[in-house]
Amino acid sequence: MADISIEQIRHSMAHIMAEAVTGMIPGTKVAIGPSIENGFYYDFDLPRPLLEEDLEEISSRMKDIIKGNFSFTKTVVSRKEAENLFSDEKYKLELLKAIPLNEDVSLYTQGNFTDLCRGPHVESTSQLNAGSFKLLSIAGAYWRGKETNPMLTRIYGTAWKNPKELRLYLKQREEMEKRDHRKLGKALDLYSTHEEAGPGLIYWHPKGARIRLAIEDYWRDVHYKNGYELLYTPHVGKAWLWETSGHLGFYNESMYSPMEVDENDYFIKPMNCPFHIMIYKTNIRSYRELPLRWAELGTVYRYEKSGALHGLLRVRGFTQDDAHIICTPSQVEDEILEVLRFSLDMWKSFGFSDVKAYLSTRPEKCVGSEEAWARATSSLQKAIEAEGLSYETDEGGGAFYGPKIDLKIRDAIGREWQMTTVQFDFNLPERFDMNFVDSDGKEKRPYMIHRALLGSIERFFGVLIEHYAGAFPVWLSPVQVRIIPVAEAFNEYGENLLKQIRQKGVRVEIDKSDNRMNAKIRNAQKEKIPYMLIVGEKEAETSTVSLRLRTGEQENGLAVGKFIDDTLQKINDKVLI
RNA sequence: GCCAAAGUAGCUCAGGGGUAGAGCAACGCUCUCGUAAAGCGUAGGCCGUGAGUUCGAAUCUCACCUUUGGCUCCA
Repeated sequence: MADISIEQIRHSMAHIMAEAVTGMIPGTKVAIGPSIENGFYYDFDLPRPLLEEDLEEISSRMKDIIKGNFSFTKTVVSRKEAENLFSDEKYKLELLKAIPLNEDVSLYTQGNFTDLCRGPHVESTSQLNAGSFKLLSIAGAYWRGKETNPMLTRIYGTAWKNPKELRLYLKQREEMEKRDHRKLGKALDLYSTHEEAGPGLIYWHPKGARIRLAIEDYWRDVHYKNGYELLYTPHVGKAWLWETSGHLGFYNESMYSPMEVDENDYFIKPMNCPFHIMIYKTNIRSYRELPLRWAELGTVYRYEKSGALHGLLRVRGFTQDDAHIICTPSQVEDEILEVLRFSLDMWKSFGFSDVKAYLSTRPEKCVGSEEAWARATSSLQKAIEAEGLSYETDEGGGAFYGPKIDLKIRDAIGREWQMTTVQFDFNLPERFDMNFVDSDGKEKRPYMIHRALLGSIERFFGVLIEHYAGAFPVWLSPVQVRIIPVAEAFNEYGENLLKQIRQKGVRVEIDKSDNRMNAKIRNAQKEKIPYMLIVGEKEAETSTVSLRLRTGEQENGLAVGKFIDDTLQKINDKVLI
């Protein structure tokens, strides 16, 4: 028996599900059903809506089919035969037409179900395990992924080699649910959204704001240290600005409707770049002042379809950690290298060290000379290679205005998130007629690079919550220290401590509730506060604290001064705890 | 925007054509406590919004809003 791949198992499961569904609901038309990461799906055109309860019956029918020991048989047929066979299946006919003429048309049959399919499959359902799959959800999906096509009903399932692997996967899903930033955001009182006040708009609560401030303070600090200047620009701009930039032409769908001021249309900004360019153009620029590196935590608003909104990860108003680098062509290579190095450095500080690059190159329709594209693309590639990053190239995947690098970071449970983007722009310098005077006295066009390292503060915050499961490193924790007097009598000593520690700039609180100490500890644990200071008679008498970490470790009889010094050191070193 | 499901107290959830339920949180009182929940009590809701069916709607129907899972799109 040949080795069975997990893809074969999943793909075969999809066929079995299709057999179950077509057997259960007459009149069902089948579309496509591939294996995917972790499982499979199949798209159906159903005569009636599918209910959650239906999944149970489909599931049990699938189990019966698997236990029936049916073999998967492949037959190669002529196009004519296939057309006759699928005369009732319009989606299959469409797929059939798409098969290149020099390729065989093959069918796979198991039990009562025959599908147009390239394969491969398992040899028999006996090679599958009825206990190693689970149907997960029902979803709508456009036929062939096109918005204008009819919507089909998709059933997602997960399938594995054996029940143990299935259990492991389901457990991992539970872990993901526990880390869900929307749950933790509420439980830890970090942020909220409000349907009455507008969906997709984020309200940062005091604790969320503490974290954001810690991120932003660090961000500003390292930007200055890396040779950037910081800008502040307006939130709205007149139509002229967006006409000139071209956004009203190619980005209109994502922009909010204009507001009228003194008979002029003003648009709320979906991007910061035109504003930075306005500043650039306040002066004649010499080659001597380039490169300019201008950064801004710029809040932008973009219209997102209602169904696309998702917690902090997909919102309608967000703050980009944006910057524009304006430089001469000869400076490009160094600049890109620096941006990449800077970015990796920043990711490391936040606890992400697994980073992968994606290079997108020149598409068919684009602006800018071929030479400029080549130069830009090669500088991107060189930078990736110099940093030793593994990367993939998306040929022709760049925007019309320039090539780009995107960085994806891997989180604590192995998921990839697209965050950093470094993009060339050959469009805006033209449109805004940006110039600099070169050493030969002639006016020349500068290169412009957009870059966002964290991407957006909101999305980054969401990823950060999930990465740390809410237990942030000390330097980011909204409350770094919670003082827990064992009884009311020691509140005063606790208050003294509070003042001393707060004085040093540490985020500290005292729990003066009439809870017992155990309950106070429990509450602090649930809030994932890194340091708990338990203080009672012993500590008050000796000017010490009993330190409890959220990991459960403890160190008793610690001198107050030493605790403060150690804590400051840990905050400074950005250690986890 | 599209397909499907959901919305009940601050939070997590039960109930379901005939006076609205629990736990936690909040508030009050008692206890003054040593490393993950002390005890008792009080208050809290137009059952997402609007219309309809009905003697009567949180419950049934429709529309809308929002959320969730997808599709499309993307920082």
